[in-house]
Amino acid sequence: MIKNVHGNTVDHLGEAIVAGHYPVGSSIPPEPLLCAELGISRTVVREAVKSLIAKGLVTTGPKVGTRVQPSDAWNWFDPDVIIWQSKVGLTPDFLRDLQDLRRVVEPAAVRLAAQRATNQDIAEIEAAYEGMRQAVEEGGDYVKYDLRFHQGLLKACKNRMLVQMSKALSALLRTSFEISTSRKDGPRSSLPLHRAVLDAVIAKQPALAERAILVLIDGAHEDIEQVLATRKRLPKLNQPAPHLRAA
Amino acid sequence: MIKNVHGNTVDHLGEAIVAGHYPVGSSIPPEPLLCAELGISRTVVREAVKSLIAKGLVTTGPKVGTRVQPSDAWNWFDPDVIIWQSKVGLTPDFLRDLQDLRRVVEPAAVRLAAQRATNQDIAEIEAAYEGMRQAVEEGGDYVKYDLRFHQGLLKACKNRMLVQMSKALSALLRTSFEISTSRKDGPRSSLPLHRAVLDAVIAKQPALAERAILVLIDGAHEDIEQVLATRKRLPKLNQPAPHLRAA
DNA sequence: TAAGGTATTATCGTCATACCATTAAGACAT
DNA sequence: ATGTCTTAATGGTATGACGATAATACCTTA
Repeated sequence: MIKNVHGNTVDHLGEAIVAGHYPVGSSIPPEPLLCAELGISRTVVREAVKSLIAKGLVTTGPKVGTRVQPSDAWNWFDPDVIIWQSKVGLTPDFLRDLQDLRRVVEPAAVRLAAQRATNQDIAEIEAAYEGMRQAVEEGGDYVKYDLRFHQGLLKACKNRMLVQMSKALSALLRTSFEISTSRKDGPRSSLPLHRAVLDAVIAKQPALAERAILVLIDGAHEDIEQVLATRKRLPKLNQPAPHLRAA
Repeated sequence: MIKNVHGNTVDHLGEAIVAGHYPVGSSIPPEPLLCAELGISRTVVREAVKSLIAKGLVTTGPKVGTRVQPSDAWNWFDPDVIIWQSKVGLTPDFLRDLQDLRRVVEPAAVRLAAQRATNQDIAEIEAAYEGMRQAVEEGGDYVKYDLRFHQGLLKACKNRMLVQMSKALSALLRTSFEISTSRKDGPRSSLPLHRAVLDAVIAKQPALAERAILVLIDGAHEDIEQVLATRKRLPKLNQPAPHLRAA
């Protein structure tokens, strides 16, 4: 897990900010303090901060320090930001935003996919579907192939921006899939729904494909709503090990 | 125009990369060279490169140098990346991607807006509309208020990710608006269409709002297609033909 | 000659230090 | 009470050194 000082520092600070350890609008510890606390040089701190600026998490200025930006200034499609938010805990707000996004993007995306998918694309999605089927019948990592299935659809749109969204969505999808997988017969019952989507794409029938995926999405939506109603905050992953290099 | 060394350097390098001056997959000049060429210290170069890494444009490693990533690894929703691409020239591919995005996002977004817009949101959109009306009747910056109108709609969704997309879309919208504005009576004829959207949002009629904005979008789509058909690459800028990805 | 291991080297990664530039805040004078 | 000035804190820039790493060249050996 040890990569390099810079990467660790960016992750450390980014995660802390996303977690809300530093109040929005106020400053994080000044450079010398961070150097001391993390046991790193100022160079590293400054380069890490530059990365955070590039992701929209903070702004800097002489005398004002490094200030945390409000969350709607963050680059929410940045993979790192998504990961940090996921690690910190999928708040209801965040899940709702992502669920909105999914309802907005996926139907339109499969419509495009049904028009533009190449044989190559379809082969990949078909392979993912096969993985799902096998997972249901013989056991295996269902979620993994489910993710691959949906990302294959986004990729088939031939649109770089939609592809990027698929990366952002994957955080939601993973959670969503894990929830529905945990329900009895979740995978077995959703398998034919996936088949319907894929068939519609192969047949190049956009409207049909859109209707088919809406069924899938709404099913997932219900599952998530149900879970949100019970527990207020979802997963809580490992707490960041003190950032220092062990050796 | 002169802000600070860091910002200028990031812009310079980012724009050059987006413009295709450095072939994808190979390295940009090593740090010492950049220092000499740009007349800056290594500190600045390194911090600028860190920013580019954060935006997904490059990767680095000892001995391998700073390599340009393929364009589908870039953070296409990063405001800077969008700006650089816009400055470098709106390629047909880029415009098509954005146009796709607009068709995907805006209809769904106004649907959400019709459900969630607060009085505050509506007041802002109304103000933007008023600006457009005034621009038509008494002269003024029509495009400016047109942009504000559409961004107000996105903002009313109360979704951070959709808001961020509005920033990305603004590059397309500006171009699109400028095109239709240049057409005879463009603004005057599109004004009632905007009114229809706004009315539907105020009346909280999602389906109606969606249909209304589709009319707007498709009109813009035709305008853009027409322009794309005549000139193959939109605005000016430096000559080097990026090893195209023609469709 | 061919294969494989070793030495070289180019390049980024990290650290340390110094000085400059900018700005917010408080002191001071009006 | 207001406006101006001083100043201290903080980020911005520059320089130099050394470490780490991976591509390349080279040299040994079969």
